[in-house]
Amino acid sequence: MIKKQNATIYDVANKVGVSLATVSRVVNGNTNVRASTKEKVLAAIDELGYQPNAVARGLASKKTTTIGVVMPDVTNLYYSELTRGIDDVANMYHYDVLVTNTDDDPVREVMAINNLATKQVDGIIFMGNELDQRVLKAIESVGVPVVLAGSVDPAGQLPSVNIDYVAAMHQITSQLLDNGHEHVAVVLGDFEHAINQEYRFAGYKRALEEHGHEVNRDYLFTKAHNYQTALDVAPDVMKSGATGIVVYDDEVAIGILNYLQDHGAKIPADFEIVTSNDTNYSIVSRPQLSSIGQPKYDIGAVAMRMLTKLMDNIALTELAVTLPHTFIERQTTRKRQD
Amino acid sequence: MIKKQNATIYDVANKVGVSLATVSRVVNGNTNVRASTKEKVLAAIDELGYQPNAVARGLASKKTTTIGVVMPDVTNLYYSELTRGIDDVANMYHYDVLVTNTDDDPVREVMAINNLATKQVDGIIFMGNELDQRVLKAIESVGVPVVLAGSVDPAGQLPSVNIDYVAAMHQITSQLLDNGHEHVAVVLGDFEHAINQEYRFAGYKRALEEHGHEVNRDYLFTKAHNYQTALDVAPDVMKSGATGIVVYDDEVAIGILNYLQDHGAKIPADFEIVTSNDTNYSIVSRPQLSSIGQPKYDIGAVAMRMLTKLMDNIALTELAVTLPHTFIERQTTRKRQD
DNA sequence: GTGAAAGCGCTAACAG
DNA sequence: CTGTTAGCGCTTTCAC
Repeated sequence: MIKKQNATIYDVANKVGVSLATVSRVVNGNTNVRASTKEKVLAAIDELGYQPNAVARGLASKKTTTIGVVMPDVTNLYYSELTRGIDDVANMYHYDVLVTNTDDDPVREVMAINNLATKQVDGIIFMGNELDQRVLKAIESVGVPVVLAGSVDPAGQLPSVNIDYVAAMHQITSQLLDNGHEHVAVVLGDFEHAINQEYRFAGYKRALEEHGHEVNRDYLFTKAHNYQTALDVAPDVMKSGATGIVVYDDEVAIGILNYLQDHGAKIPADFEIVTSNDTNYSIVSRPQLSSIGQPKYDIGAVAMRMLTKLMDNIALTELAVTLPHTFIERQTTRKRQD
Repeated sequence: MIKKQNATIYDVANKVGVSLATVSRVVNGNTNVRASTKEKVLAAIDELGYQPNAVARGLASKKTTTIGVVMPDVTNLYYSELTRGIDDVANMYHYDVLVTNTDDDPVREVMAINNLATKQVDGIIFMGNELDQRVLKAIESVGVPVVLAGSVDPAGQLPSVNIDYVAAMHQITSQLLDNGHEHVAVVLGDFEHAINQEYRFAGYKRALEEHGHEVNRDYLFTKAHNYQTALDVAPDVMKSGATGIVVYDDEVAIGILNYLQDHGAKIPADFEIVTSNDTNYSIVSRPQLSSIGQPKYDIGAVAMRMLTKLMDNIALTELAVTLPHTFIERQTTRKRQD
């Protein structure tokens, strides 16, 4: 690996016998260059293997063509699928992506945002289970556009892309209730988080009320956030008396499904289960998990597209975008008639 | 979001009444600054909310404290776990991480590497199933250190971190053979790729030969690379007559496992299956997949650590690092006596 | 259509 | 211990 001295714009200007400005113009596609000189410049660029230095360019133009992605964890299938959508459209618009894992820790989220500001990113996509006040403050003062992907701002002030969590939860809970279950349990993440309490639980609650059921906290479980902790919580949901279960996360859902089956339950005969993220987990499980269908890739893609607009100072027609969700009937629910 | 004009090093120098150089010194922890002036500078920095501009710093110092990660796909659990290891030690050493997905396409890999060079990254971690000649050339001419993570360089010229694929494959094949299977099938990725043919298949082959079996290509399957394609290949492996199966990828393994069970096979009574990556898939499946144990997080972490050394111009004690693997006996193999 | 010149915000000798 | 002086490599007015 020889540290070759890269050619600079100066070198090509010299070689052709024009000024830096002219070279810069052809590199940036400025039309005010005579065709013949453009040719010569291009030839010299090719010959010298000249590659513009993006750092110098960033300093001079105050645009780095780099965006930051702040996410809980790359190894989480839900977030990694969003990230794939982000990355693909970022590349489409010639942006590079700086990724930071935060493990949902507000302190690290704030650090990540500030660090990204330091690196002069042109914009940020934020993903996280909760918009902590400190994070909100960091976002407001970061100086570049930020859009939320698969993450909710209860105040509705920030650009965001999500599905309608209330409606989705309402729908699957209703379906279970329609099937005659006396008790439908709900498994959520941290109940302090708005997305769980104000959105998901709200949808669940409304479905219960519409069906004339009382909301009983005995059927609310909020301590499971991955496969292992799902296994810990599963015995309690099994013993709760519930026969229908709606779950906010696929890893948690497959944990509960496996536990129930390992302990003799027949699915969906004894329990019906619906999960929420439609990741690969819901397909590889046996039986396959019925799920809310979320356009995860699109959520990321649309969020990134919105960010490009914001970075180009073009107004958003919609601040909080809601993408349509579906219900994917697989094998942990009984066949529906309708 | 008010685009606040950030304070520059010049502003704080002015406020305190010292030169840029002094401010730069305290920011960079240079000790040659009187304690009292350091205090004053720090106070001014705090008051102005000064944050060094990393782009300007990068241009002046020729170090961006940013590295690039070139990977097939973030949504692949194997690679995302490596990436998590990379990211954690990168942060530890104050590097940011630019991530690019390539879908294992050499053309995109080359583009990614060149683009990263343009962005003046200080180093690159490369992950991919195959080191294409074009990619190799790009790596050699990129001008910054590159280390391979979970990716093999048959020529042994590039720094890399892997497990011993030959030994691992030899081990699991041998175990199956020891259990008395007449025919052990092997499911690999693209056979044109060295990692499959020269490493994994070589280990499989050696095990067969040591056990006095002939190598028969009827038991070699190379068309499965994800869950869906695994389902496509599964009927053939079921009909092949093999009763032991070694698989190079967990998503593929769970696909085959599910297919076999869905078609009446008892696992591990009728078939024993061993997979290779020990991702979450091997834990959530029923029965749980026995697997080679790979220190995935560590492969990424060690690769990144090596990269930091290279970037600091400190020599590597070992070019091609081999991390230990294990065998994790779960439920798709019969209990072993030893 | 092209060039000259002034930075972008910072680091890094080099003096003193 | 501190200041001066050059740049880093490029974009961007502003003239011509």
